[in-house]
Amino acid sequence: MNDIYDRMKSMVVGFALRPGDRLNESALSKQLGVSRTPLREVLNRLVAEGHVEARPGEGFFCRKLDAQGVHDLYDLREILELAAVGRACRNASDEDLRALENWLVAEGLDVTGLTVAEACERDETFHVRIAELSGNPLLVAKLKDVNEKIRYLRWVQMDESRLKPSKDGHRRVMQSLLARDEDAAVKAMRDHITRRFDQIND
Amino acid sequence: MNDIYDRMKSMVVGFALRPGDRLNESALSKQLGVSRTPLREVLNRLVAEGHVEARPGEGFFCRKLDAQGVHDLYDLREILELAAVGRACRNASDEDLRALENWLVAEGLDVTGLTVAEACERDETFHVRIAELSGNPLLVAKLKDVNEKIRYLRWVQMDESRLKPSKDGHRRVMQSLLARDEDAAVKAMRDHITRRFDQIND
DNA sequence: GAATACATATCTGTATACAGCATTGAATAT
DNA sequence: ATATTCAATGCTGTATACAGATATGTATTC
Repeated sequence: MNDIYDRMKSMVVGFALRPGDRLNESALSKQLGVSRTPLREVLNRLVAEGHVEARPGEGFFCRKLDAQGVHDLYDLREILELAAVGRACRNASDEDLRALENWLVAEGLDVTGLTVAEACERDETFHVRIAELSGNPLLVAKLKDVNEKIRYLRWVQMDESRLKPSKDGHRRVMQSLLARDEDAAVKAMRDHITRRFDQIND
Repeated sequence: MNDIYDRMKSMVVGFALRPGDRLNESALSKQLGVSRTPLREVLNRLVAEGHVEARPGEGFFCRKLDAQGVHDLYDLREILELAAVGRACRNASDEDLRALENWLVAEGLDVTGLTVAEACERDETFHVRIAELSGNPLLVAKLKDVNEKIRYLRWVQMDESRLKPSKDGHRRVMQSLLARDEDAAVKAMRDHITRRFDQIND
């Protein structure tokens, strides 16, 4: 059933099911090769996660987000990212920071030749790895959750902006982390995130 | 079924089901007067929310939290609360702030004669209302979620500390909000939250 | 032609049935 | 007495069945 969960989630996150769509349980269960019972259990998990909406008597619907909802998600993302980078600055071991820098130099910065989806994943990975250095697994989980809800939007945005600005942003964040300069790290991260969000609103 | 959800959740949150306990579906379904199907749907929602754990092949278990888990929850709570109070300072209308102050003076401060549970609820309400003034409903939802996971602990802690320190803490936060002094509000909230958490660790 | 009422079909929400796995307890061996 | 094997019970995970509600399409009326 975890299998069904993963497939359903990727369908929702990847917009294979469009926002607002009604989810036909019989059709989906046939498509996925299971009965409605485990499918509905999966759908209920997705409801609790905020990916799917359940209207009593009508069934399940793919969650629709308006401009306000998108803004709220980006706001929450900023909260989590800034908290994470600050904590990483305080709590990460020198070794972990070096490992992150090595990864960043080796495969995190240069995204030439990658598909948009791959470049987007690299970016997400860098941010998640910082969150992991915060020492708080809950923070990581919440950030991943937000990421899944805005992934498609970032995918679209990254396509338009040609992947340029993240390179410098990531470098600056990394340098502040290595210098253990918490204020600078938070500021660098805020600039980095804010710039990307402004681009979406253009 | 929302009914079953509420009842199950209150059982978990209120420790009627103890952490680590295996949940017997047949017994629970009889107790709640429904069949296993809707019960399992509810349990899957609680899994997604982090209240219940699902081990494949073994069933559902009440989530067990260790010292680290408690610390992580309080850390996340601080992140959300500080972000919320800062945003409330910037975004709340004068009218909303006055309404909150009126509520605080009328019934938020004086908890004499209340049960511990009631006093605990008043405290939670004050914090949630601030989060609501942030203008971000997602932030409110996440704070409520964390609250549910530490409610029982706060209940125990509040019992021991005799409800004293929150009074001044709330007043200070409220004054900073009214003065639109964001730094002071964040600082007041941090002191208020930190003091309470230190007490738990005694 | 538009709107309403009705009949049909489809879908949701829940109960039940069943196969397979996990756990428990007793019996046996060391 | 402790560890191990095995049988038997109980429980989970999934499929199916069914009742009630909802949506759809047709016929009828103004």
